Amino acid sequence: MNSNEQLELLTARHVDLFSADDLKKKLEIAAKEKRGLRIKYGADPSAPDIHLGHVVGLNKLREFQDAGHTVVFIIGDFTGMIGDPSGKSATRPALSKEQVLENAESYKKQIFKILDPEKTEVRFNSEWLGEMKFEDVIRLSAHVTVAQLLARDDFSKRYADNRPISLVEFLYPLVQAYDSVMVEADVELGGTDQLFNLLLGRELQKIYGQPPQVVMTLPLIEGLDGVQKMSKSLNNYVGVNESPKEMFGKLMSVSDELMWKYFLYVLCRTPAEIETMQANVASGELHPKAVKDELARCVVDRFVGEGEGQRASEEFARVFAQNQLPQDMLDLELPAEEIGLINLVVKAGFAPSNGEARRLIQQGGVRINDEQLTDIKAIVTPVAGMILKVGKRKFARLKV
RNA sequence: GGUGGGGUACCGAAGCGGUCAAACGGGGCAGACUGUAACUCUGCUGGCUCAGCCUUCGAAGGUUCGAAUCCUUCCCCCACCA
Repeated sequence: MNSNEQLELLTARHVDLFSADDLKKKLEIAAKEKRGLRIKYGADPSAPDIHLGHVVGLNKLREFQDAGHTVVFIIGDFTGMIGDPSGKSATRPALSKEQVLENAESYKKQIFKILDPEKTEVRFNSEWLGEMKFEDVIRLSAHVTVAQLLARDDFSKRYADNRPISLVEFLYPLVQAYDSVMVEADVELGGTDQLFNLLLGRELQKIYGQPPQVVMTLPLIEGLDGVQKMSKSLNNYVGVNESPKEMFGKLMSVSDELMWKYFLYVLCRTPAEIETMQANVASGELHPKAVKDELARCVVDRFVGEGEGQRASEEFARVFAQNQLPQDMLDLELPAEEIGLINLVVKAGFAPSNGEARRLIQQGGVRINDEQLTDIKAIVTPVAGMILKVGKRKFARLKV
């Protein structure tokens, strides 16, 4: 693959690129010197579940790897241990060393479902940040002005609204930029929300006498709700480590509109194929549900294993289309004595409190052997094989 | 250091002596409709031995027949001025 072809492949599906020229030059130099570029990608160690949102970036990294480049995957353990007091609803907790290491291990397992371990360098930023003296930090800060930092969208808004901005938050972009210096990144990838931080990396590298990294931003995909970006804290994600059943179910509940985006960025189909499908759906030839099923199968195949998608699809059809019982469900062992329905629902773990169980029953969400029970005072005599169903997707088989 | 504004349920936000387990919105859950879509509609959304009771409105005390609401002390947050 020559550098022009590479450029074309590598710059597909991005949002912003600073700049295409720089990238082209870097690719040419790399080709001439027969070495790969160093592609940096930073990860926050506080949420160790890789989900489809991350996959967008990981896929791009993989493309770089396939073109012969090296990925420098940075785990922000140093910053993770300090935490993030930011105004975001949930204050990011400071993690212990053990948690960080544990999360890092879990990260590795997941990212190598996509990345090539041979061409990946995993680094912890505590490696260099932990060494810094306060003096070094001050010297580093001297390179950036408050006005520069206030230029970041989210800061300027908050500043204008008189909402707090912690000094730590001010420092984080700088830290991230410094990481680029330390690993001598040629290219850094990130979500569109990272644009500012990534660009600061360029500035800082120049100051440190390095050629500035190329910055590429990738889209943030919406989570299952279709509105907010996919994230663990909003619990609207599809994780690559989830069970096929969950993965499949979550994907099937996504809106039709959103499914195309997932298709495109999870790389299940080429843009051309997607367009064809879209046209066929528009003309009524193709049912959107079939498309979604294909998407869900593809994702499960990719992250769980070949053939698993098909199995998940069949299982899904059995349970939800044909209204049959799932293959495997929770086995609930009970003594053979009468038990209140409320109690039963709680025992099965389908409601956190009796009050919640009561509500579920009153609202018609509870069935035994497919018979809706709405009497909160109902008493059940457990019989082996009896099926308790709560809501649409919670099943348990009783054992006595 | 000074001044002012705050801390209410998962989140945002009303309430400012009884009618407050606390309006409203978001989120979540359940139901109807469906393709477990989306949209829409309806209901629920502190706990319990549930027509009753118990514990909640930053914390601890106090006033009162009665407090999320008043007083005292304390803790925490924010802005502005310096």
